[in-house]
Order: sequence, then C-alpha cells, then structure tokens
Amino acid sequence: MSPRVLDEQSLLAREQMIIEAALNIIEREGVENFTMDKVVASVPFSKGTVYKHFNGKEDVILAINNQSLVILCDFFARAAKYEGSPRERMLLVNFSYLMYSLLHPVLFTVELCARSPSVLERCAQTRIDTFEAKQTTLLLIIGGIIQEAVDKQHFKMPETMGVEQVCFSNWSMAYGIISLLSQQDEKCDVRAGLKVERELFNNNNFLLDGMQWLPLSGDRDYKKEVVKALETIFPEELAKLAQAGLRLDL
Amino acid sequence: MSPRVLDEQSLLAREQMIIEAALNIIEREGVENFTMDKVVASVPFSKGTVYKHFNGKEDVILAINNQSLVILCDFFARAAKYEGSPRERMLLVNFSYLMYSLLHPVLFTVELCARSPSVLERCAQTRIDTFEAKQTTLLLIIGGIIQEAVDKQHFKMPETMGVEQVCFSNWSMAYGIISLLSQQDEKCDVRAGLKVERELFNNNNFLLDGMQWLPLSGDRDYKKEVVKALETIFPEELAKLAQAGLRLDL
DNA sequence: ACCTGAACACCGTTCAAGT
DNA sequence: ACCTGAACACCGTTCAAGT
Repeated sequence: MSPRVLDEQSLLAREQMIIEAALNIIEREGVENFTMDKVVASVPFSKGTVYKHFNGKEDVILAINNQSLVILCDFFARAAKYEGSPRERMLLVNFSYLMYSLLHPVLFTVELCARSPSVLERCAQTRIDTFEAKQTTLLLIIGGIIQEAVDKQHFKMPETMGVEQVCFSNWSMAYGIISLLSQQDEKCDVRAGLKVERELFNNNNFLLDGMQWLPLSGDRDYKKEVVKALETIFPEELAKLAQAGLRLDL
Repeated sequence: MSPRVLDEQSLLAREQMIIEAALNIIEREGVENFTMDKVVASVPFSKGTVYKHFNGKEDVILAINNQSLVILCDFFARAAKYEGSPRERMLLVNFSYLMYSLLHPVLFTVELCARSPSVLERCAQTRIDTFEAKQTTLLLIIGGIIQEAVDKQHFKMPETMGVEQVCFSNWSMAYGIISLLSQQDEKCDVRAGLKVERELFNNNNFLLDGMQWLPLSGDRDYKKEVVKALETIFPEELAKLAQAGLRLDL
C-alpha cells in the first residue's frame, strides 16, 4: 500500500479550524486568557497535531492576525478606490483603519499583542514573513495614493524622502493614535477629552498640510467630505457601529 | 508583647528588591521568559511575600514600567529646559524619547508590553493609577512647551483643540514611529530604508508646520539645531550610544 | 501580624507508542 | 506517514501551618 500523504487542501482546512477555534476562545475570554489547552479541547485533533501546525501559542496569535489583515486590506482597498482627490483618499484609508479597530476590537487587540516583542519573538519565521508581506500590501495601497498625488502634482515629494517614507509617516501617525486610544474601557485621566476620530482627523490634516499636499485643509471642507465618503464606502459598517451606540463625532 | 507592624520604609525596600530582581531577569532573558518563579528564586522572600506586593507577573511588569517612566521623565525635563524656541524644544522632547528607547531598549520593550491589553488587564488598579499619573506628568511637560509657544505667539491654538489634544498629537506621533521601528532586530521588508531618527525628524516637522507653529521648518535649519542641542543635553548618553555602534544619522 | 513553602490546578511542549 | 495522548517540567496562585 502506498503511504497516504495528506494533501495540502486538508492541511489548510485543519489549520483554519484551529485558527477559528482560537479566535472563538479569544472572543469569549480575551487574549490574556487564551491557552493551547483550550484550543486543543475545542478542536477534533490532538495536541501533537496542533503543534504540528503552530510553533506555539504566540504563533497562533500571529496566524489570527495575519488573517485579520485580509479584512483590513479590504477596508483599505475600498477607501483607496473611492472617487475623490488623493489627499481625501489618504484620509479615508486612515479612517478605514479606525473603522476596523472599532468594528473588530478583538482583532485589533490581537494585532497589538501580535506586535508586542514578547509574542513576535516566539513565532515561526515563515509566519513572520507572511505578516511582513501582508503589511507590505497595506503599505502599497497607501503608496499608490501617494504616487497618484505626485503624478497629479498635488504633492511634491521632499527630496530627502522616498515613497515608503511618506507611507510610513501616514501609517505610524494613524497607528499611534488608534493604538493609544483603543484601550478605551478604563476611565483614565490621560485620555479624557480625547476623541480618537477627531485626533485622527486633525493630525492627518496637520501632517498633510505640513507636507504641502494639496488641496490644503484651509481650502476644503474635509470634515464634510470624510463624513459623506464614509457613508458611501462603509454604509453597513456605520450602521453596525451606530447599533452598538458608537457614532463617529467629527 | 505588642504585635510588630512592618514600617512602610522596609515594605518599600522589599518591593524595590523584587522590582530590581525582576528587571535583572528580564534584562538577561527577555520579557518573554520572565516568570514569577524566577523572581522568587532570586529574592530572599517566599512566594507568598512576593504576591503580597504584586497581583501577579503582569503587575510586576507595570511596576518596572512605572519606575522607568522616572528616567524618561528626567529625559523629557532636560530637553524641555534647553534654551531654544518652544518649537525646537518640542522637537527635542520627542528626540529624548528616541534617546530613551535607544539607551534603554529593554525598558522600552517593557513599556510596549505593559501597554498591551493582555498585561494591563491583570494589574492592580492602584498601579494603573500610578501609571496614568506618571504619564500625565510627561504630557504636562509637553503641555508647558505648547503653552509657552502660545504665549509667545509662535503658535495659535486651533479653535477646535485644547492643549491636551496638541500634546497628544505630538506624543502619539513619536510613539507610533518609535514603537513601530524599535523592534529592529529582524531583517524585515517593511522597515527597510526607514531610519527612526530621520522619520521622527521629518514627521515632527510636517506636523508642526501643518499646525503653523513658528518658526516653520523652511525658515530654520532644525537639523543642525537638533544635533547641536542633543550634544549639549545628552553628551554622555550620545557617547554611550556611539560606543555601542549607534549613531543618530539625521 | 507576618511569613513560609507545600500543594494544586493548569499550561506548554515533547515524543514513544500506536495505526 | 501521520496521529495520539500520556508524561514531564514548569508556572501561577493560594492558603494552612508556623513563628
């Protein structure tokens, strides 16, 4: 009898089951209470099999994050293809990141954990490679908008910078704001009076104005434009947020 | 015989010993390998005593972070009192955060961990309060610079914003850049071509230019000023970095 | 009043034994 | 070739017993 070799198909299916089981646990109990034992218990395979797919618990967390990035990527793409000036779409991409963090708070929390050094250091290199690749995809969407702005002469690239650097400017700005303000549950001094959507809007305008990316915020009512555009791009998502009592207040 | 009651003095001394032992372990083995067992083994008290001081492992991590913030606070203060325009000092405060992350990479890593939701959720409320308080102190230093810029009419506060919001703009910008670029060890696509000091410098100028905070970057050679100021404020620290092969390349 | 460390439940990971 | 789950080492946390 020839040795049966598992086809890639079913291997992937199994991996997918594990990832989904893990996400379920995290959604019910929080990342901080996530364990491999619980995963194994809620999946029809043994520990050994689970460990054949994943280096360990941290590796599972990164795997979840890698999947989440597909959702985020879709958000980015929808924002990027909106018809509007490049600058407006840049703003919209950042707001799509915010939408993502609000609609999928657990996934966003997983992302924050996945990025923390103590987790990343325990992951399989191939999974880190996938993570990097997905991240690059996201940055390329931003890069495309920047390139278009340059082509349309809305924006003149500073001599000392490349496209990747302008990408990173935008991304790190949004990441800083959203990650620092996303742990909203506590009643804490520091974040009092800060509204994530407003800070994101303001900072984005400052940053792009500082880059001289036209049209400047003084010449356009970006607030109105963003509100309108979001309703076009994310109608169902906004409804879902409103249902949860969350309303963007620009 | 009257029951001996431990004075606060020795309680604090003991807590300090535990914190230092923990930091030692983290410095040797990394946050990801930090355990309470190891702490107890390297300290002359029993498990029970350690747990009398700390809610658990995460609580110890936050305690370390709270202490580290004193060092960071000193860095901020030194940058803030440099003689120079408010805008220059704002830039310097952000660079002092960068200096801190380079000089104390382990402490900065601990900060990233401490901020991650899975850790924060397990800490004692009083320790979280201390964390918030220290954070507020940091933001107040930034706030003082902003206030001074307003007083000197270098900067007109946007009508829709308060001082805390401008503080947060600056802080989140620096935090986003430094935290995303600080896990430098891996050879990863995304961060290729990005230099943390340069991105921080550029983004800060964009942000402040966008805010119309005078003097604008076109009217001043901030690069030269920052280099000179850092040599004045952090001479020993820069030497230590250079010794480690790290040189700020603006 | 305070401290100790044994004890327990749980977790991560491995690998010899099975099919 | 692949899977299983017992086994092990370690970890976090508690608390009855000691001083």
